[in-house]
Order: sequence, then C-alpha cells, then structure tokens
Amino acid sequence: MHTVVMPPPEMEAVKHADPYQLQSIDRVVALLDMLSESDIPLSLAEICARMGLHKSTAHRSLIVLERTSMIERTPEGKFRLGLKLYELGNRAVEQMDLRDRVQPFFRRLAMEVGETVHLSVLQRTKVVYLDKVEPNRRVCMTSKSGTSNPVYCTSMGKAMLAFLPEELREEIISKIKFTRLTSKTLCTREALMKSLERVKKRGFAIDDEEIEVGVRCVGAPIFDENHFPIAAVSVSGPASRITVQSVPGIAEKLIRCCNEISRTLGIHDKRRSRYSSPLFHHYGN
Amino acid sequence: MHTVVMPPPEMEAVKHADPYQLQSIDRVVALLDMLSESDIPLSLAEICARMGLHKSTAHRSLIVLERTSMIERTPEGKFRLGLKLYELGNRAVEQMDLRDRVQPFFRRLAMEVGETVHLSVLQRTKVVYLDKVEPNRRVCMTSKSGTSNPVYCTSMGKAMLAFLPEELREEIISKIKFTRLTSKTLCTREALMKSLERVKKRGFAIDDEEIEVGVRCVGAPIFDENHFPIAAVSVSGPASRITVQSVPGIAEKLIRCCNEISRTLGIHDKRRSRYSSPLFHHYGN
DNA sequence: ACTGCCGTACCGCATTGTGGTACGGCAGTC
DNA sequence: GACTGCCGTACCACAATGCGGTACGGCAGT
Repeated sequence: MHTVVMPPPEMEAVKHADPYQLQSIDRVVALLDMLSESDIPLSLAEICARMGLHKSTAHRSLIVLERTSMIERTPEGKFRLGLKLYELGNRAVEQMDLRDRVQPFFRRLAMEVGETVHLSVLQRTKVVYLDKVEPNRRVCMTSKSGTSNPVYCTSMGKAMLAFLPEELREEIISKIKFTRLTSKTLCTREALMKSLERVKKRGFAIDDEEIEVGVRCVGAPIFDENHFPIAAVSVSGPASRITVQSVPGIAEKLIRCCNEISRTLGIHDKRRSRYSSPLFHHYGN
Repeated sequence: MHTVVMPPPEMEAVKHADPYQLQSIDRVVALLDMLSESDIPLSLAEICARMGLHKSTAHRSLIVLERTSMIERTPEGKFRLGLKLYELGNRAVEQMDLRDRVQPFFRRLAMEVGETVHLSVLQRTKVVYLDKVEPNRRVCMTSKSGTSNPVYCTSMGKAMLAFLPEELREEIISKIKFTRLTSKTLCTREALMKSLERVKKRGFAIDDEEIEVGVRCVGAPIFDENHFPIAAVSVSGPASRITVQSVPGIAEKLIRCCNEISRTLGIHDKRRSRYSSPLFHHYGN
C-alpha cells in the first residue's frame, strides 16, 4: 500500500493476519474514534497530525463524512461528530431490543428493591448505559442512558469483566487508563484483579463509592447462550440506604432477576465466537 | 467507475456535481442507513439485493464494519447495527453540548408549565429527541431520547421546518413519505405547507393529536447566530390539560424560553452556510 | 506589504478495491 | 442417503479508484 510508510520487511506477516484491507473504511472509523476521544472540535491540520495522515487524504474522507452527516463542521470550519451517529446509534440499540426484552424483569426488580436500576453493555473499556428505571416513589439518581463510565469503577463493569473469557478480559484491562475518581476508586490493575476474583466467587459486584462519593451499587451480569456476559444490571442508591446489611438481600434479588433474563435470552444456537476481535480497532499509524 | 452499471451517456453531468467519490465510504454510510431502516437483521444476500451490490463487494465492506464494531452479527450470521454507533452517537451529542447549555432554561420551563418538555434537532425528515424533562410532580409521558419521529406530525418538526431557508425546506418536504398516524395527521404536502404558514406567523407550532390521539404539543424553534433553526423545544401533555384555552399561555412561556436559549447561543460568527448539502445522501444504485 | 498557515482543488501514477468465479457447508427435497 | 440449491467465504487478475504531491487563494498576524 502506498498510504502508510511501510518498513519493507515483515510485510507479508501482517498480510494474512488482516486479510481485508479496505483502508478507507478503516480510516473512517479511526477518524470517528479520534473525534470521539477529542473533547473539542478539531481542524483539518490537527486531525492530520493526530492520525499521521496527509492533508489531501484526510480532507477527502472528511468531506465525504460531512456530506453524509456522519460529522459536521463548526462555524469555524472545525470537525466534530455528526448527529447521524446519534440516530444510527439509537437505532442500533432498538434493534438489539435487549432493552425491551429486559424491561419487565427490570421494572419488577426496581419495585422490589426500591432503588434505581440500570442496564448496560460493555464497549471496550467502558460501560455504556442502555436503560434505567427509577422506583416509582421518588427520583433517586439522575443519569442519562447513552452515557458511559469506565469499567473499573462500576459494579456493572466489574460484573461483566469478571465473567469474560480470560484472554478478552486481559485485552480490555490492558487498555484501561486508571483515574482516581474518589478515595475508594480501584486505581491499579492489581486491585482490580483482586476485586474481580471476589466478584467471580460471589456472582455479583459492588461499587462502594468508587465512582462517586455517597453512591453504592450492586451489579450482576446477564449471560447469553454461551455464558458470555453480554450485559449487566445494577441497583444503585445512596450509601445510606445501600449498606453492608442490605447488600446481601439486594444482591439476591438482583441475581435472581439476572438469571431470569439470561434464561429468556438463552434460546439461541451455537455458531461462531462472534467476539473474535471485537475491541480496540487499531489504526496502523 | 466499474462498480455501478452505468448508462454510458450523461455520466459527466453527475461527475462535477459530486466531485469527491470515495465510493467505499459512501457505500458504508449507505449500508448503515439501510440497516438502520430495516427492523430486522439482514443476511448478506438480502443486503446485496436491497443495495444492488455484488456479493464480494458488500461482504468486504461488512467484514470491515464488523471488525470495527460499527455493525455486529447475530448468532445466525445476519448483520445489524453495532454498539459502537451508540457510543459515537452519544459522544456526538455530548460534544455539541446543546443539551447541557439548554438544560437550565429547559427545566425552568418544565416547572412553569408543569408538563413534559422536549428538546430535539432536525435530521433529514425526522426529528431526533435529545432530551426531555418531566415536571417534578408526576410522570406524564414516556418517550426515550434518541428516538425520532417524522417532521410533519410533530410540533418541533413543524417549528423548525417553518423557519428553514426556502430551498432546504423544499428539499426536506420532497423527501417526506406521509403516513397517517391519527385522523388528524397532516398527510399531504399542501396541508403541511398551510400549517407551516401559520407557524411562521405565530412563531410556534401545534401538534393537535397528529401523532397520537390524546396528546397535544406546542413547539418553538431555537435559532443560532444566523437565524437558522438548529433545534426546537416543545411542551407536550394530555389533550385534557393542553387545551385551546391554555395554549396561548404555554406558547408565550415556551417562546420566551426559546428566545433566551437562542440568545445564549448566538455568540458565534459568520462563515459558510454549513448546511450546504446536508440531507439525504443518495447512493447511486 | 510580506509571510506563514490553513483549507481546497487538481493531476498523474500505481495501489487498491472491484466483480467474477470457485469452494465448502448447511438445509430442504425427493 | 444422495442431490440440489442457497448462502457465506476465499481468491484472483485487471483497471478504475483513491493516493500523495503540489499549487492556489484567503485570512491573520507581524
């Protein structure tokens, strides 16, 4: 390829590992990822610098993305993600209809425990919220679905991580950038691993004010037919109500709920490991 | 190009209108759109049929999209939109931070009128919901943000349409596929145009049970620095509470709110029409 | 006025992506 | 149980496509 400055040797080693190039598509995804990670709109020059692309090449891709509303331009001409992504993203969730299939169990759990209940899935090193139910009585917490939190400081994140196949778990953990959010946040690989061990034994995870002071959560995974943790449910509330004493009772109800959900999902067949190379998609320079 | 079976003549007419080809990217977007419109996951063969693509070509693109989590495969091997889109989409909205900047005004309005308040933007022929606030007292309506409704039967859609530049409005309206949702739905271009005239005069739009029986909404646009309606706000509630008598009062509060928001947004500069060719991106067979 | 930077436009070359074809597996039919 | 047809995957040779370079024009700062 003439896009990338390529060290002449060991070329064919890569060749077979990644048989389908379609470089423009890969690049587009990398561009979107990049824009997603940036908190501010970026100029063409900045994008080129970050991605190591030539002006013309990046420009061409960006123009097409703009035409298709995948990205938009600020009045100053800088680029940022476009709203079509929002629309597509929400369609994606609708189509999976995890949300809808889970709702009934979900609502019942919220009633039983009287706390906010969340549904989320794993996306790279983040937990993306799909849905939440608040107990009827009063508003307890606010959190918008569609937002995401790091895996390592959420009960749902830890619940899913713990039950992931070894290799995949390693891959994810290696990508985590730990940041201290509260004094109780697990900020090292070791602390996280130790926590995951306990999660695996108990079947549920706890977030003990690790992401926000005063908030405790209990989370458990939902499994698909291959015992793959495709999603997680959590119960969260003020530390004053979710106490050492009340956790076991909550966890029991939570796990029962998750098992019911898992069972209703587990009606599929075998076929392919689907999670073959799901994570971080690396853009070669 | 050798992708598309091309009627030999009038080729160069298109050539200049659409200078940047990058066909693989265009195709990818078209694929995503297609998957978005389908309610069920599609097989490779189905995708080829709908898009008029050759097996190999479609397959290659799909594989890349799968690798990058833009789409996923069901256990049966069918394709559907992937969760990365959800993540990207939500980042897009965060980055625009319309939502956050609007929130305070927004909440106040909800308190004042005691009804559900929505924020949305225009995306092609649809209104995409970005946010909502429910009045504290009780749950009134349910609607998830991220969902979308057709422009022509929502107050927000009509509010934005009415204040769009002539040409763009025409472009959008020409793309609408009218479907009757209730007995009051505006189902013709003419009815819609007439309605828009009134919206323009009054400064706000009404959805009088046009999308759902028993629900009335009042909507008004938010303008950017160029008097371009970038978003809209609506007040919606049961027809029993939003009556002919109460509409003027609600509309007044709504418009005041929207004006305040518009003013806080109108701090930008001139530069480019940004909406040069924003809509329907057509995939040439 | 001069200089430098940024976004845009164009062009010729060869790499990349294309369409066709072939393979293998699964499912339904006789 | 063999046959048939369909679907997803893999490979290949050709040439059209997308690449990098380069040049232009506008704006801003000196």
